[in-house]
Amino acid sequence: MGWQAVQDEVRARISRRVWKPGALIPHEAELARELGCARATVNRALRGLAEAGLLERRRKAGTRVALTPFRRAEFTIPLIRDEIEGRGQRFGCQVLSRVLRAPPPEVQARMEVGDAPILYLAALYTADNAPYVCEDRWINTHAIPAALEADFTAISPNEWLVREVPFDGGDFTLSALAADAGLAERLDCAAGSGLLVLDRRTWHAGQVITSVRLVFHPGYRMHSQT
Amino acid sequence: MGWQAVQDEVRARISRRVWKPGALIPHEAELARELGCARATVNRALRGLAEAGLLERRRKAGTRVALTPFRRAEFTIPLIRDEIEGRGQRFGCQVLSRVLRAPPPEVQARMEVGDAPILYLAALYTADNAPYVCEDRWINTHAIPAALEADFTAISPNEWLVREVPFDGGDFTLSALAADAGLAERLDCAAGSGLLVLDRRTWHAGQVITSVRLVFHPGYRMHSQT
DNA sequence: AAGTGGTCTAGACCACGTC
DNA sequence: ACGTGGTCTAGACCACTTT
Repeated sequence: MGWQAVQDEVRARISRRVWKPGALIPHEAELARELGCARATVNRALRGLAEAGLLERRRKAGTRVALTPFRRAEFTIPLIRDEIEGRGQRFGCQVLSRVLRAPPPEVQARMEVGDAPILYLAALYTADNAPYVCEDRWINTHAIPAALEADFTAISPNEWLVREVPFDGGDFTLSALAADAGLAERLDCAAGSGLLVLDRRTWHAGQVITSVRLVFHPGYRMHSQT
Repeated sequence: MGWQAVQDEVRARISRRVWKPGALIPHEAELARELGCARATVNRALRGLAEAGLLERRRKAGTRVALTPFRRAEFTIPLIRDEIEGRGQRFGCQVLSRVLRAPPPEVQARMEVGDAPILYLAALYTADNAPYVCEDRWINTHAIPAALEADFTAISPNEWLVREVPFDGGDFTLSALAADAGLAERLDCAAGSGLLVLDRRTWHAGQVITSVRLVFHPGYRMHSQT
């Protein structure tokens, strides 16, 4: 029995309620004996199920079926171009603004920078010429002075940063917003529409490199399966 | 060197651009020799980094540094009670409605059921008496007739379902909505507020067991780190 | 055909947490 | 103290994919 087969068997036993939520299941050595494989194989299988949230494991205490499974959802942050072209639509991008500007207080806080001017870019991505998502990006030009000289009409800011700047982490925040007059015009939608907002920060060496806000067109959805 | 130390070393080399995005890194056997550990240990480390999206691995072709890392975000779907009490607020729940009702077309489609009446529940969760999130739930009482007799004032629908009903998967959709008059009243917010919406379906044996829509109060955020 | 990652094994020792 | 999962090893064979 390979580790995937072991996983399937364990999933089946949980699904059939042979092992009920909260119940202790046999320890690795016993399962290995019963299923006719090495303990390492069982370990691999059970570790995967624990990472997926289906099992809870503790040394000495053993392995239990989780009481509240399926509480994790992994969303893939889209590459906008791929997402649009993947549906057979024509991708477009307009850079609306590119200026050095003092960041507003909330951006100062998010980026942990002062009030000295940094690079601000606004762009609109379109699918078949219809507004798809608008992007407001701040680049920490104290940390990345080279960004001042980049030509963001020839290459998108995202691609330029990925290629030129090392980074080692980031974070995401999802929220919702009602379209104000400016957003309604940029996205060509009714003022007051509910819009999904994704804020992303990217880090390197303890500094925030860039902070981006994506505001999606009305009706946009993010989806995840488990 | 343990597998975590190997991971740290590889992360460091990527971060320092010793290995650049898109570049091939040494194969497992060579890394094992260089770092003084077994190949299985290197494999464990690199597999983890590949799952995290930092590396891309293919047999024979080798292992490359990903061109677009940090494109996955794992969100933990909150247990509302825990989320509220975890911030030191008082949790409350009011069941607003509990009726057998023919599901509207979009729910019929989402749940893959017909137009025969099924159980509908509406609830409002509060934090320190302030509306926090409102829940609209449909339960497939064709599949789970026992739900008809459950007392959802003594136990929340969620807890009852987790305890009584086996399930083996689900999916999530995140979107945004502008508060209409009804939602504005339920959530005690201004009409037109942008609201984050989480739709969740839960499956067992190929059937949709329950479909829930959570509409969060204005300002609610979901957060994820990588 | 050959090289790479993917997996499995048997055994060992360790780390942690419960008892 | 002891039982459990966590990890590591050395070696082996397999599966896939590119050349």
